[in-house]
Amino acid sequence: MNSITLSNENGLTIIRGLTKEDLDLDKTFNCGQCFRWQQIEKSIYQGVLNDKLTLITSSVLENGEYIIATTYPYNDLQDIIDYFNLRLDYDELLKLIKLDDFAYKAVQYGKGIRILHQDLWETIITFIISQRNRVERIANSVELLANTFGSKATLELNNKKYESYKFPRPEEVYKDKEKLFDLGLGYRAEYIYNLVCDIVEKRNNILERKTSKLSTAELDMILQSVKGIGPKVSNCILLFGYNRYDAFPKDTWIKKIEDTIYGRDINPSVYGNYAGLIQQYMFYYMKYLS
DNA sequence: ATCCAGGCGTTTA
DNA sequence: TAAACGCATGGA
Repeated sequence: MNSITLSNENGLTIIRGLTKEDLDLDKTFNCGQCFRWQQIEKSIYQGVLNDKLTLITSSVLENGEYIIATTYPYNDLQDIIDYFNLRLDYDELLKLIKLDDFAYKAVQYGKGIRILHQDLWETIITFIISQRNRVERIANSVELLANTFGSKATLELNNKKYESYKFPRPEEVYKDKEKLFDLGLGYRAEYIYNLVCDIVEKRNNILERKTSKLSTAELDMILQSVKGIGPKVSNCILLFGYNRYDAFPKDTWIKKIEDTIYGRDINPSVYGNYAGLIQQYMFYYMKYLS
């Protein structure tokens, strides 16, 4: 990865120096780690990032240069860098990981995926909803939750108005139990409501542990003490919400890989401190193969 | 119609 | 400790 440069052009923030193998928006937004980025035009994604409605796009210039453009305010661009973790060089990282045959193929196929540093609370709720659920319905449910309880986020660009909803804070969901249970979330509504109450009434402080010094295993135990969070959901929250790259969610796809490819359980520790990244490549690759 | 989805909690042996 | 079982909902 080259050094990246940032500039402000026509009100957009431009990121140069990356390649599509450093950051591929299509792969990153569609590999199952996030559910609210919507493709509104051919290569334009709309989402809410740190409560700001954000458009982001990538394109290849005539000279072959690959650029990312975002409406995110230039002065706050550190947020974008953090969200995509752009200072982390995946190529250098992957050189240090000993990859077996399947993992190697998965990495090649998934080049361009980046693990996003997502909002912790949104990640917790999203992956509680994800259990025993389909990807499309997860996205619908998260969107519905935002549209029902969140406040508006708007953007005006080139005389066009864009509108979406911020993901609601616990306090906003807390206000209306009836409405929450009326969103078609099934048995997950109760898990969410219990957690919302515990947080608002200060019996649970997991949101204050975003930058905790605790080990991943210790955080895992704390997460799993929440009703509705088991090992798989916990590891997704650790990976996508707490930026713990050693977390390795074992879902149905990984189990399928264990059964059909390896014929044994995968031991995440063979992939080192960034096993979670390898997990994401494997997940994405196995879905493609099936 | 029956089955199943980025699992989990509870019960049973 | 592990295996079996029920679970809300909606799409195929």
